[in-house]
Amino acid sequence: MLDIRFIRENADLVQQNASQKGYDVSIATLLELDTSRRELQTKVETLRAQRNDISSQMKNGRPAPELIEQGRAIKEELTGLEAELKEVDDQFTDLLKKVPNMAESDVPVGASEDENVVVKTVGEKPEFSFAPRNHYEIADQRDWIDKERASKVAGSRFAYIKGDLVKLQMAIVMLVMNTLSDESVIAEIARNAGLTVSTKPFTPILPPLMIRTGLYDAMDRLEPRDDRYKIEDEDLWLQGSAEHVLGSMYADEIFDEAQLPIRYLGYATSFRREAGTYGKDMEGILRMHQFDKLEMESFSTKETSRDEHLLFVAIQEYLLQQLELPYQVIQKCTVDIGKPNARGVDMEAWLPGQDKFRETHTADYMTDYQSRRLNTRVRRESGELELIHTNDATAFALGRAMIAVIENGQTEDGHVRLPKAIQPYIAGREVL
RNA sequence: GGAGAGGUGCCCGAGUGGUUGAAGGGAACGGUCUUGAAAACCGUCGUGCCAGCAAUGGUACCGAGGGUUCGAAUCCCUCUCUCUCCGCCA
Repeated sequence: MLDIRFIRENADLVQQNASQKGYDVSIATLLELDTSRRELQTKVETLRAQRNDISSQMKNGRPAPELIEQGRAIKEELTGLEAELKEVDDQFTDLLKKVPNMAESDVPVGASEDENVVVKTVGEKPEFSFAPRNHYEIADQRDWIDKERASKVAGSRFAYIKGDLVKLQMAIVMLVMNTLSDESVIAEIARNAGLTVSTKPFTPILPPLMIRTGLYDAMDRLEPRDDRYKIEDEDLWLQGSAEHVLGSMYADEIFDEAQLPIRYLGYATSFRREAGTYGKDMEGILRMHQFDKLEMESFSTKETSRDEHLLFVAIQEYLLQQLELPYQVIQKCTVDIGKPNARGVDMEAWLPGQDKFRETHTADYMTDYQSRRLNTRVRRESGELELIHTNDATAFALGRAMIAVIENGQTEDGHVRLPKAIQPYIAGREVL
């Protein structure tokens, strides 16, 4: 959620930003509601002041009858006004929640994802002396993926992952865990990216996979609800990303500045209904209702959060390079970065089997948009309280990471050459 | 799932209808004292919102939401979380 004071002072900018991000909100209407809300609030508070004044005049439990009468009259008037205020305030809040975060000035303005900008392309696409196959053809041949039985048991977009593919996933998980919890690696990545940020390593974390409605909404990740799984009879949803359960974990808490940044590397199964994607990406495990993901999340001060975002992007590149995958870095345009984002970067790994780059990573820079509703704050060394900034970014979505490893490392006979960095985590094997 | 006990400020902890935003203690911060430190003593020490250039004023908040009352941290209802015991269970 944005700060209403910022909106009051920058109404035109906020309106323009909302339009550029593709959100149909009327800032003028919001400001009208804000005005009447404040007028009502003044009236209500004046009446309350009178009421408090009257009750403070009463002593020894023997209030004067005429004062009680006055109090009664104020109470009646208040009841109506308070209801009116609540009504206006609810409308105001609903509308305020719909206003997207301000995009940073370097975010390209664009009306569709076609206007995302390829910042750079890294790595050599592998050359094959045969027609490269897609990951599913290989996985099927190797008996690594069983979707038919998964479909019997759970429906479409589920899979049993089997055999060496499971070992590969675990190997990637351990590689990333070890890499990102090593301060010297973080320092190296930051240095190579020209960033002067904290070198604090990530703390591995296994979060709950469910989240309450209120916090999900405060994260600005509940909508569209059609894409979320609701737990029947509970005030709970299955999380769609570890970001949801990590970003919300310090709601209503106050950090000391010295604790920041706080960096977590979460490993969690994510759940998505993929509503509206029927028939899309049906082959293999590219788009599933359930997938495991390594996710970075951090809490930092407003001065360091943008570099934190850039560090996350640098880490993503580092990890892709560790897996020897060719990739593109995409700076997403206004319409594609997302409502709570100030900036958003995607990584797309090269998939020879599809002959195209496909999204494997996202880095989200949220500034204080999430923390305003989460009420996650930091006490600065000056003693001041302020909202913290949140960042999240994919370390690896394991399904897609394995797709990329399989397709890029494939051999003609259906084996997979493994990236060097992975080999120590999978019994030293060079080929799967 | 059953029974019970509780959720008060950074922490502990008092407070069962009327100047209680909240006693007391601790922590923290500032000061006095000291060569320095400790101790002792003095002082400061919540957050949101509204108004205001500001000083400041108003209002709300004692798990959440409703209700009773002239007046609620205190009474009632619902929900929620924590703890203890029993049951079940990886």
